[in-house]
Amino acid sequence: MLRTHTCGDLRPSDLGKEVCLQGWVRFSRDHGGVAFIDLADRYGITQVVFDPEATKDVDVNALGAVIDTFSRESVVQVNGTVRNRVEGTEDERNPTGAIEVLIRSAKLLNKSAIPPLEIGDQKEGVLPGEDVRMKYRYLDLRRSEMIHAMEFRSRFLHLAGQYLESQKFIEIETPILGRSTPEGARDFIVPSRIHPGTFYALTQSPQLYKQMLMVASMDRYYQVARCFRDEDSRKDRQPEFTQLDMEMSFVDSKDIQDMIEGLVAFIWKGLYNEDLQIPFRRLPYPVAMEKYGSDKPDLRYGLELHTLTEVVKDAPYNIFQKIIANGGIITGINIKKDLAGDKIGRNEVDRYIAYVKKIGMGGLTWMRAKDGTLDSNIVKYFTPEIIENLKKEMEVEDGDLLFLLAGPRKATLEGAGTLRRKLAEDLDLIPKGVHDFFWLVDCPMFDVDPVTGKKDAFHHPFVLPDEKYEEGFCFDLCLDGNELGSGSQRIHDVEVQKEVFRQLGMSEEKMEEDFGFFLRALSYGAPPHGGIALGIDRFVTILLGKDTIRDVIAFPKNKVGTSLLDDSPAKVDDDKLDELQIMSMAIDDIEFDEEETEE
RNA sequence: GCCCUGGUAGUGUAGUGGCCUAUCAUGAAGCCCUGUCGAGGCUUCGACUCGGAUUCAAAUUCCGGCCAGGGCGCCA
Repeated sequence: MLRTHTCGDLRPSDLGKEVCLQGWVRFSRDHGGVAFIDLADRYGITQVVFDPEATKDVDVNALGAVIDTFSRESVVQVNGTVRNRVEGTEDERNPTGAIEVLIRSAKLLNKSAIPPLEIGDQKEGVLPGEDVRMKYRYLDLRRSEMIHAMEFRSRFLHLAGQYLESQKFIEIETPILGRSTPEGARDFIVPSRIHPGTFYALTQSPQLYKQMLMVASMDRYYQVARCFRDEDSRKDRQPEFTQLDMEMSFVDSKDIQDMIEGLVAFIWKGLYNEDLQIPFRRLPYPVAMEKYGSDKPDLRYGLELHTLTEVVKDAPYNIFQKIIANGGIITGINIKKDLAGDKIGRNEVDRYIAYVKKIGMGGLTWMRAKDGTLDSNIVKYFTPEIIENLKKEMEVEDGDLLFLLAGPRKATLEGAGTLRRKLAEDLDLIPKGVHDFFWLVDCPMFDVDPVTGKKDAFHHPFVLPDEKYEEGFCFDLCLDGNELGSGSQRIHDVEVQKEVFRQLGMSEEKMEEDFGFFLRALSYGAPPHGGIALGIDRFVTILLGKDTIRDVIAFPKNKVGTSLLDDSPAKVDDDKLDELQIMSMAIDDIEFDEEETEE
């Protein structure tokens, strides 16, 4: 290897060494006689200097001519001597900033085209738009911020593997080409050449495989698993994503949670050298909905919801009466005076009223606490007793601003949760650099459509239900208002599994067709088991304080599932389609035929 | 499928009907400069997403398309 050091290595202790560096030309500064180049690689930046006065023993004209070819972002090699910088010109921001390399010989390894973006650490707002960054992702990834994200992610996964191996987990790779299943997300479909007309599906998660690994006595399994779902993207959702997938035999929910807490604490220690507080809090699902209007609330700030249905139920206020009569609820948020509740003016209140209407709420009732009582257009419907109870329930003091929402239970709680989040953002209540884990527990087994009565699995259909098939033994790991992963005890009794399928409205035939292989597996001594999968992209995104999952994925897709880098998805040659016996019915492809027939 | 926001030199921007032959920065090309570090100085180059409409006049207003982002639906 020609390279003796990376661009982040050299220190004053290396003074006088003959070194060879290879890297990219980040910035160069030619002073006419002496010229400086910031040579960069993944590890750092080292200043290399062309100094003709100091290198009279070499052919400086020839050397200068080579250095003239060192355009921005070209890869070059320099050989030279480590020396101190001129006194007073050291750069303390850079770990290599006390030294420089005096160039004695240099070589252009490969010229760079003129880069479409600037790669040096960006000043605020100078970063190009995301489409440019994606098209030239390999250049975007040269930025130290992206390098750091990739290194951090790598360290995260390495620590996870290290811990799980120490706990007797074995890593097993499950198939990516699997069977399309009826429920859940839309599948990405892969045509089979050998069996025309049949298709694999890219696995949405290794769920069934890992459960069958438990049947296979593997006892403890993990995998850094790529998962695929053909649904629309969001800033925290990509068509392909990575889960740290785990499954354990002979465990209950607490065993799984303990394991994850140990894992996360180990990773934390490795990443930050800090002891993470475990165990995490448990928050029952009904409480989460009631107090925060979300199944993954951010617990780092207050603004809790207060259910006020009981308090105001006797007030002769038509809107509330009607809603309560229909089984609806009234819930409220107290924006305390010291959270700037008294600084939200009438105009801003109107903006919040418009906001809640935009998110599908009927409206927003508001009142201000003033002179020991409440001030609002609906207070006239409230008896002194109701006002007192309301103040007590919401812990009201003068200067507080109260927002009330009313309507059907679930929608109103969720709407209030959305409003809570919006208020926290607007009032800047979300602390930075602070993280808060908790377990969401006590989830229902099914979501029941209030109109049709049709059941959907709340979590997924393999969760072990209680005897009444009402609650499931499942739990979500949540962090700062995000769901990091879902875990559960699984069904190991084939009859229970069939009953869950039945309750979901699946016929015996469909059950056999889609899940026969799995039911058969359960029937051969499936052990009690359970597991969890953590969304790595989201986890790393949150820890790095990034805005989008795309910033921790090397080559992400955009909003509409295309890769701006390689322009996938793309058409394939007709002979490939012929071989698969597939014909495109896309409108563009059909129009071609119509033109022919018109002639 | 739907809603919202945006699209000006390679990149980031200014620009609210005529003052636009379009601002500034950065970049690129060339020249000057021996201690800079996102070096500096001088010169030059380079752009209104596309189509239609309104108007004497459109980067600017309106309609539609395309592209990008945020959200709803969807994501068991």
